[in-house]
Amino acid sequence: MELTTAEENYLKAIYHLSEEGKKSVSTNDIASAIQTKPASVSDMLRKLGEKEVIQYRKYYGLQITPLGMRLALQTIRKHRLWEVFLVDKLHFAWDEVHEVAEQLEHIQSALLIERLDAYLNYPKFDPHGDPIPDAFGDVRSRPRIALQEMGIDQSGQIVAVKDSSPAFLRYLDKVGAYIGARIKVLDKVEFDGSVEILVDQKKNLFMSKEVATNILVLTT
Amino acid sequence: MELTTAEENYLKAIYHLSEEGKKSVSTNDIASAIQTKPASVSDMLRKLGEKEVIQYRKYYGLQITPLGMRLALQTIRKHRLWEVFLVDKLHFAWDEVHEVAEQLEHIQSALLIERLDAYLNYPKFDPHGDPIPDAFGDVRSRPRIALQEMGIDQSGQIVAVKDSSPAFLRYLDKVGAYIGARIKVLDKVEFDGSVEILVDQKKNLFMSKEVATNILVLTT
DNA sequence: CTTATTTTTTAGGACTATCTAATTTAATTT
DNA sequence: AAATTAAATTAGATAGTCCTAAAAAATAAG
Repeated sequence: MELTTAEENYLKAIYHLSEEGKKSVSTNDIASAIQTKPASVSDMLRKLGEKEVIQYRKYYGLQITPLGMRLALQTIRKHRLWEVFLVDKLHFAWDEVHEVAEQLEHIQSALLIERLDAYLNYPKFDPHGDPIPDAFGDVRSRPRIALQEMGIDQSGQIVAVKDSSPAFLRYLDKVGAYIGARIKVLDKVEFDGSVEILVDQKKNLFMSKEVATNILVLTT
Repeated sequence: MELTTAEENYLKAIYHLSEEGKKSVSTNDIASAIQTKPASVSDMLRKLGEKEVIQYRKYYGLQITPLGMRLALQTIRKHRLWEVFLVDKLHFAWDEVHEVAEQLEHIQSALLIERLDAYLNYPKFDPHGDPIPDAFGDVRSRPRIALQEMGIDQSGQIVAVKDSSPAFLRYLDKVGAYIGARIKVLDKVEFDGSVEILVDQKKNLFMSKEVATNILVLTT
């Protein structure tokens, strides 16, 4: 079963939205995710339903089928492998790769992806720290540790907080350490347990031990 | 000015046909070159004429414009660079690359091609021995003659093939007549046009006229 | 030099993917 | 519960690419 480029893009968007939002994915969400109009999405959902990559009941909602999941992960695998190639081999900056990888992910050749994977040494994560599904669509999820427990020079992505009090979240928002931020530990102070981190490769930030203990990081 | 994937394919075919055939390129030639119907070609020629990449007068003929030439060479440059990548880095056999390169050549990113070129060490020829145009569309072509046209005792180096079908490339691979091989013509049979050659100073090889016509040699 | 054949183009249809505008269904408010 | 608002879908167009069948133009043959 083959999907067109457009169908792959819709399916990928649906997969990402269901991973994040947890609850059901709306037509409008998809439309804004892939920069199109809700009418176009409705059209496509009907088609994806017919191809049985999603289960779709109009006005109600949708759900990815196991087949759709497999295909979405295949595309995501290709996208992330190409990102590794662009950054590791062609020395792209990590914020320059997305657009090109969006095109490369649609190249159809199983052999190409196998060889690319081998050439890159079977990477497990892309340059943004996101996991690369294997050829069977299995994704290895990583253990998350407190920022406080990271070592100097270790990098990762903020994925959750232990303390979700408004005061704490307001603080995080203020200093720019939002969920999803890429961070790197620059220094740790033994005396008080405070840490100095680099956020999104541009902003230096000091954090007390109390704060660092409440931030969960996905290490890369 | 941007071309669609289909437009790029037509333009590339037109370029190749005008290089080879010398005389004017016919609608039917294009149709069989890209496996489509003459009616579709007529449609596309009108469009390419409007975009001014060819000069087109119906029932009369066509000619590539300087703009069309530049764009065709850009696509060919991309195709051949990707072929080098697939063979040199991903260890594809030289008869496995064409189909994938056909897809990769349409990826749009000037930066990508610059970086790829540098990564591959600015190659001047692709794995089939065909010259890679530079970023400005300049091609350094070497004077080449068909093996069939060489005289007895003449020596040279195989640099390219006219027919790059997988079947032909596999045959060459099997008999050891790869791109770069040094050869010498030992004998020619008038009757059927077949030739006997010495490959790399050690292996004797008989070739039919059909094969010898499709092998291009840089004579020394 | 007229007829037959081949080549090329046009006409009209199908399919994909998109849009705007109108309609239908669901959700929210009062 | 009815009215209002929001979300989703359908209807109808457009653009790109391809097709088959028919018509037109150019070429070849007698």
